Amino acid sequence: MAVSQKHFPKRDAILQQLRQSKAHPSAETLFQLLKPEIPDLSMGTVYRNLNIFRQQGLVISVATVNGVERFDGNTAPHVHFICDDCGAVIDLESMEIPDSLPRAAESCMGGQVSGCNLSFNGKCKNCI
Amino acid sequence: MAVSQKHFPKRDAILQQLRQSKAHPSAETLFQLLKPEIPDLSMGTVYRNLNIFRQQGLVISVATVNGVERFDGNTAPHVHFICDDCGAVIDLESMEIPDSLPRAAESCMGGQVSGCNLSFNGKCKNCI
DNA sequence: GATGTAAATAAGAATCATTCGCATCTAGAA
DNA sequence: TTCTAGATGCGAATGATTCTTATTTACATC
Repeated sequence: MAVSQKHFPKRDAILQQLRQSKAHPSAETLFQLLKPEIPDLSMGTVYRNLNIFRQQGLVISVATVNGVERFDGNTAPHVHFICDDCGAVIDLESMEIPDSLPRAAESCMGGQVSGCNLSFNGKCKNCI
Repeated sequence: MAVSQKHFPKRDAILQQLRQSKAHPSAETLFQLLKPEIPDLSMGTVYRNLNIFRQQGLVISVATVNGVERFDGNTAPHVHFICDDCGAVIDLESMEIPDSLPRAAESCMGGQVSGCNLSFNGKCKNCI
């Protein structure tokens, strides 16, 4: 029940929209997607709640593409491809991140590793 | 000769400073580092030349930390650690990125992979 | 049902990084 | 010398994100 309560309808809608989306939307994109459903939604609410989600570990920041931060509701470590042309952020679902990597990193730099980000960039199928 | 010519003294200084630095500086940090040496340097020149370097593949953008882009003069693929507390960006020099990864990614999404970014985040030694 | 409190929100102002526009300067070619 | 292309400084413009403030909402207590 921690995630969804009746009386944060906007907060819940933002998280739900983010989880539904495969496109790793920006704050602005989320806002546009939700606007029809929630006409009185404001950008401040989107940003504020994204920061809350990030803090709670419900959401990760995947990348910032052309100066715009992109979010992902799938917090399991997974691999991304970012198209330099069109800015698409795509999951590479069939690629795995070996569990050994974070542990190796930790022993390498002597701190606490809490997250791992593996991404490729180049041109996507549509932009070649 | 492509890289260093006598008469782009500021451009050359920016690239040299970036290559010397292990700290993955931001545009602002580069500006501050170079200011004593080049009192009439301007931020516009730093940004302009960083974009030129990036276009020429002389420099990569490692990450954006707290909304600020961080650069690296080492364009060979290598692994980074980003401290969530202090924002430090650290090379994990002893970790390797297997050559197989970019090729696997390419065959996975059917585009052209030109770059690869593997980074970890968490707390660095000093911030634990 | 009335009231208090704490958190959520909308709206817009403010901030900060980055880019742009333009006038000036400089190196080298003609 | 004169001309041209490109580099630069400066300040304004832009755009993403955060902050401020007044308002609203949900719930607890009376």
